[in-house]
Amino acid sequence: MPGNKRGRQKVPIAKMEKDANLQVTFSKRRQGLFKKASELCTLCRVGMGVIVFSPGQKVFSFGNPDVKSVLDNFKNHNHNPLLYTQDGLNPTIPNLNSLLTQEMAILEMEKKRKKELDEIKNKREETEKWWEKPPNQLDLRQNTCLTSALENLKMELVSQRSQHLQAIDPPNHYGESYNNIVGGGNVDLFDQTRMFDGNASNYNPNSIISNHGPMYGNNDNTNVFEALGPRSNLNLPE
Amino acid sequence: MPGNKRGRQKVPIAKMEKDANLQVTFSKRRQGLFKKASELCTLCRVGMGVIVFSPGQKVFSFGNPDVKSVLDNFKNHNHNPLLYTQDGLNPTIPNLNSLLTQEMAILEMEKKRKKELDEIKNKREETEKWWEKPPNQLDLRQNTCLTSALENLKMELVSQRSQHLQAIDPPNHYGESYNNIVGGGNVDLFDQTRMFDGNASNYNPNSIISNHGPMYGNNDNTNVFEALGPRSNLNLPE
DNA sequence: TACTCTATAATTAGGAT
DNA sequence: TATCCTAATTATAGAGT
Repeated sequence: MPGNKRGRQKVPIAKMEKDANLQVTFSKRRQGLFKKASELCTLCRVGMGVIVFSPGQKVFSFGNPDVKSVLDNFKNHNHNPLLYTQDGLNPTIPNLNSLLTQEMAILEMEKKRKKELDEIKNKREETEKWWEKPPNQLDLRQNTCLTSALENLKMELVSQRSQHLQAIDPPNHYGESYNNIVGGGNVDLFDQTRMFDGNASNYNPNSIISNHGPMYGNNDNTNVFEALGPRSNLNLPE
Repeated sequence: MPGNKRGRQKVPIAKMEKDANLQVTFSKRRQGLFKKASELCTLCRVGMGVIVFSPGQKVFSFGNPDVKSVLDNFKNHNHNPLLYTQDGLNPTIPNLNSLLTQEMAILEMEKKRKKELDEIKNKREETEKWWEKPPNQLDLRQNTCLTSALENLKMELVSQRSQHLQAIDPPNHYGESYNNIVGGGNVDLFDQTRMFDGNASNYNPNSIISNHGPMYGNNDNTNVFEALGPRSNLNLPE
């Protein structure tokens, strides 16, 4: 045991010249690599596969959970030749057509994704709209605006009702019918499935339409709730 | 930049618990693994392939000369991929634990996916609810129900308005104010696969690639729209 | 070929940015 | 999220067994 203990020496990452050391180095580093791979699998619970051909053309492999399932998974994931060229060194354009198709597919998916995100964002924004608050949480201006909107809605409903009733009864039945309805005391009118349950994050604002058309417009597509949003042209008390 | 520089800490090789660091650790160690792989390739001139699935199910891979040829080679060498295991020499049954963990992860993701789809479905169903249609598309029964609901809502709003106005004016202003209002109202997924095709000597890490109370109740949480849904206990004309 | 030993090179956890 | 930074942990070259 000579006193010459040099310890680890720096080694240039280039092809090793001495074949004698090569085998040793390969063995050591292969072990190290597999250990690293194993640690990564354990720490992060990910699947992976490693395949190594030794200088002597033996095959060593590591797999979590096993090489086969990793390879199967890889095939499934690998729909996009754009990212995986044949030789990996000289990326070639496989086929312009399929390339474009793939790009389009990716774009399409990204659009979809963006749409989803926008919807989520809108959801959040809509939960903050004042007209969706309980009446006793509205200020005077908001109450006024909403009251007015509801009144207008009611007028349209009454008008529609009138048309319905005219079809089956003399016109003079209208008032009576209306009063019956209003006086009918249908107190608990609420459908629990579509409302706040106290947990704002569960609230689905899409159950309430919030596009705003002109209240008195003749647009047949006017949604019954379209008047409920704040109007910039309102002349209301502040 | 406190003097508190703890430096590297020892980390037990075990599943990281819901750690925000997991992603970081994965990224760092994945890079390290690929670098080691690259070095081994360079030093010993051997072919190898590494495929890693990230926690987010992305795919990262390294190949020398490229993944495809490694896989082809592997198939030729290996007519029964199942037999190649961790050390490539001693076929063992893949780790049951990690196998189960992966199955669980997949299950979890499928559950999530189902949830998302259900939400989308619900959204669609809700947009088809009749009370969101334009008034002229409602039938008599629906019109009646909605009219009643709106009337109730209006009453609550009026009540709230009354409280607002009492705070600033004599009570007799209520009617006037209300009339003014009514008259004045205008009123994917795409999995991004990354890959490092290794020209081993040139490893480049960047190349990888109300509750409801009754309508007139005093529940402070009553939402203004809570009365708009259909009720099964309504006694309305059919 | 695969160990051990040792000194040192290399990796990387945690923190800050 | 992806860096950079630091310090401590790990990996490993070289030599011997």
